[in-house]
Amino acid sequence: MSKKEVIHLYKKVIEDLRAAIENGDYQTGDLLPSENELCRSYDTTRVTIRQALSALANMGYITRKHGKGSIVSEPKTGLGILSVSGVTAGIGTQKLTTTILQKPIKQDWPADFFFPIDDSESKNGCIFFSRLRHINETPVLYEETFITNVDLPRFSSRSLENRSLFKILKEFYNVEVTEGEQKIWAIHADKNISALLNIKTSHPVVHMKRRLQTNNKGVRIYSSLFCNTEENFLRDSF
Amino acid sequence: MSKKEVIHLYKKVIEDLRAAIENGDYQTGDLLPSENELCRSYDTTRVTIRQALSALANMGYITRKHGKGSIVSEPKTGLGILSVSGVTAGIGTQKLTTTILQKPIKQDWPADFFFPIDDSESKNGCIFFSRLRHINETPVLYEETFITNVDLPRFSSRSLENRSLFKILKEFYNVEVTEGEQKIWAIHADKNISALLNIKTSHPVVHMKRRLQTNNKGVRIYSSLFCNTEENFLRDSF
DNA sequence: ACAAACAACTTGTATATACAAGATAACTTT
DNA sequence: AAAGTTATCTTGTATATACAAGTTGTTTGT
Repeated sequence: MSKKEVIHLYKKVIEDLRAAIENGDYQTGDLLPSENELCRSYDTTRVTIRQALSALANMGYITRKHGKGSIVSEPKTGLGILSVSGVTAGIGTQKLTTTILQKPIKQDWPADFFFPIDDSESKNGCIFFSRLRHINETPVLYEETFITNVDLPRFSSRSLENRSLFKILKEFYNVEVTEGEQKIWAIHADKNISALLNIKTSHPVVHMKRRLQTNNKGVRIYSSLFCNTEENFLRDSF
Repeated sequence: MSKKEVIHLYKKVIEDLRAAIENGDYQTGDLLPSENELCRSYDTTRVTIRQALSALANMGYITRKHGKGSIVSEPKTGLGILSVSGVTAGIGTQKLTTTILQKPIKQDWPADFFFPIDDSESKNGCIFFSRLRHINETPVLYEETFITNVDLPRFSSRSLENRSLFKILKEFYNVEVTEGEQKIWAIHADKNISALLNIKTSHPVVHMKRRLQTNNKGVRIYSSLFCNTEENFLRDSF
C-alpha cells in the first residue's frame, strides 16, 4: 500500500532480532548483543531495548540470565496439535503425501456437528474439505476439516495438495492457531474408514475430534480424523 | 525462615492482582484499576506498574486494550496434557476415583525405556508408581509413571490415592509442568490391560506415552497409559 | 599454582517525564 | 433526538537516569 507505515522502534528491534535468530545468525546457546550494545546500535535507551527483549523472551526465542546476557533458546517445539509421526524420530526420512479427496467447498454446518457452533458461525456456513495422508504410499490418516466461513476470501480455490493448511492460513490470511482442544478415542474402523485406510474393519484406529482457535476470532478450524497407528503414531509437543 | 525477605514492588503488584483475580475479586470481562490508579495505590510510577501488568498479560490473566484498560481474561484452559474426560461436558457429574496399584518406589530406569534418558537422569534412577482410574466404579485408565529421582525428598511416602500428581508436585515441591510431548496409538488391549480395564482383548484402547518437562530442569515426568474410550475419551486443551 | 579481591561487564528494579493514540463521556449544535 | 465536537480518561511508545545484583575477567597476594 502506498500509505507510508511507521514502525515503532521497539517493534523494529524485535523483528530484527527475531529475523536474525530465525535466519540462523544466532544459534541456540549464543548470546545476543548486550542491552548496552543494542542501545548504541539503535541509538536508543535501555527501556526501549528491554521492552523488545522481554517480548522475545515471552515468545520463547531467548532466555534472560541476570548478569550474563540474553541466550538464544531451543526453538519452541509445538503448540500441542497432534499430527502423524513416524516410528523413527521425525518424518523426514519418510515420504508424507496428501491427497485431497474433497476439495474445499462452502456448505452449511452439518446438523449435530461434533462441537457446539455459535450463532454467528452458524449463519455463515463453513468451508469443508477432506484429505487422505500417506506415508510411503500407505494411507494412514483420513481427515475431514470444517473452517468457519469468515475472512477467508478465495480459500476454496486454493490448492491444498501436499501443502500445510496452517502454512496457507499464515501466508495468505495472516491467521495463526492460538489455542484449541482435542478429544481422542480408540475405535474399530468402520467400513468407510477401512476402505480409505486399506485396513480390516476390526483394526483399531485413533479417532480424534479437534477444535482450533486462531488469532482471528472469527476463524476456527474443526477437524475429525482417523489414524491407523500400526506403523506410526500421533504425536504432539507443547 | 527467619531471614527477612524483600519482595520487589513490581512483583508485589503482580501477586496482589493475581490473587485478586484468582479469588474472584475480578470476574472475566472486568476492568482492573487503571495504571494511574495503581500508581497512586502503590505510590510508584507507570513503568513499574506497566511491568507488572505486562507480566500478568503474558501469563494470560488479563488482556490489554489501548485506550480502554486491562480486561480480566477467561482463565486459561489447559497446557495440552491429555486426560480422561466424560461423554458429557466435564467430569464433574461423574465419579472419578484413583487406585494406586503400585505405590511410589525408587528403582533403576527400565532397560529400553520408551523415551531417551540422559546420563544425569539415568544415574539417579527414578520413582515409579502405577494407578488405575475409575469412572463410576468402571476402570477406564491404567497409567504407569516414572519421575526423575531429583529434588523430590520423601515423595515415595506421599499418598497419591484420589489426589492429583500435579497438585502434589506444585504444593510440596513448587514444581509445575512447562512443556512436553505425547505419542498416541490405538491398539488391541493385551491380556494384562484387558484384565486391568475389565474388557475383551480384542477391544481397542488408546495407548499413550508422554514426557513432561517442568520448571525444575531436573524433574521430568514420564507416563505410559492405556485408556478404554468406549464410554469416555481422552481430552486436552491448550 | 591457587585463592581472594577488585574491576568491568551484564541484567534487574525503579523513578521521573513527555508525547502518541484509542476509547468514552460530556457538551454543543443542528 | 441525533450528530458533531471537545475534554478526559485510558494504554502505548519513548527518553533519561540511578542503583541493585549476578557473572566473568583481571590483578594481587600467598
